[in-house]
Amino acid sequence: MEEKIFKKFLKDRGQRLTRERAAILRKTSSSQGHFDPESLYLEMKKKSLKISRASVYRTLHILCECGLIEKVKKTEHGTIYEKTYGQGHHDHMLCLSCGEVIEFYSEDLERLQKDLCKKYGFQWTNHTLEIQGYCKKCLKKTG
Amino acid sequence: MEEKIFKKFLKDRGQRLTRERAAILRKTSSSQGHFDPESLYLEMKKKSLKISRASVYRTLHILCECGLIEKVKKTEHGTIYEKTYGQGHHDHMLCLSCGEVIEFYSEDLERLQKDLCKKYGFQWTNHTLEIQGYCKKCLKKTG
DNA sequence: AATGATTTTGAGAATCAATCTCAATTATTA
DNA sequence: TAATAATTGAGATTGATTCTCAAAATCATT
Repeated sequence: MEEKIFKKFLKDRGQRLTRERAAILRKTSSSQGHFDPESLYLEMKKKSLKISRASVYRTLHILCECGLIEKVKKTEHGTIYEKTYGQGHHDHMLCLSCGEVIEFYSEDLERLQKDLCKKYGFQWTNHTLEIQGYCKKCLKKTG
Repeated sequence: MEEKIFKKFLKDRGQRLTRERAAILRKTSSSQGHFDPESLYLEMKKKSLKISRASVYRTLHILCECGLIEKVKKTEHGTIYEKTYGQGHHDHMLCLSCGEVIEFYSEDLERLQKDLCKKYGFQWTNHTLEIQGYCKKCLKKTG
């Protein structure tokens, strides 16, 4: 399904769905959660799919424009992406130590935001909430 | 006032309030809105305050730990900071039509987030919430 | 004020993610 | 199949940030 969308998107711009692009799309589609370009590149290499860093970066860029994935955030460890196709809305906690991203969703939080918008006469379309701090694992490590 | 806070913070860690650090603090304190390390460095140079990039970066790092400034966001063009001393915490609504930024604060929202962190074993340090949509004025215009 | 210990600075090197270059390769079209 | 156009990969480049380390500044003690 994603492949069909991607192919159409490319075609409309006179671009081609190559072996490499398809491979990257497959990888991102099958990913649960988040990924970054470098890890994705290394994983593909390990599975002896031959691909270059340049192609990974280039293709992720296109997938963003296409709307199948999204930049979540730029960190010291690189840019974090997530697939958006078929994913419900959620917010993020970001660990400042290891860069791990925790997804969460709270109905209360959503409702509260909508109430606040009403109060300000603001028509909500969407939002991004990111809580920064330290994850369980890192807290255990450093005490 | 900020200088007193900074000095105490440094002293408690066996560090010194040097000429360079004081100059950077003065610059960040007097800034309205946002700034980035490179611009700050260049501005100081233009005013013939001699300072190195290394010191700018190092000092901004310390000022963050001290809580006088905060990283707002990493972009392709570098990290954006803002001073936080004397600025209450707030979140933003961003109008997609006219670009207006509405600042707001909700105690309930803050509490709810802290509760969520507890639930995930996540140690909260801070957060950024941006609600995107359309402001009152723009809604009136376009109906 | 001199001594010695400690911290800080700056210039440039190093790092690291991301982008760019361009010749070779691959896919598409006529 | 030839001509045309898009894509790839290896490595060079960029740009922000961090690191190195000798020289300079600061502090505490006499």
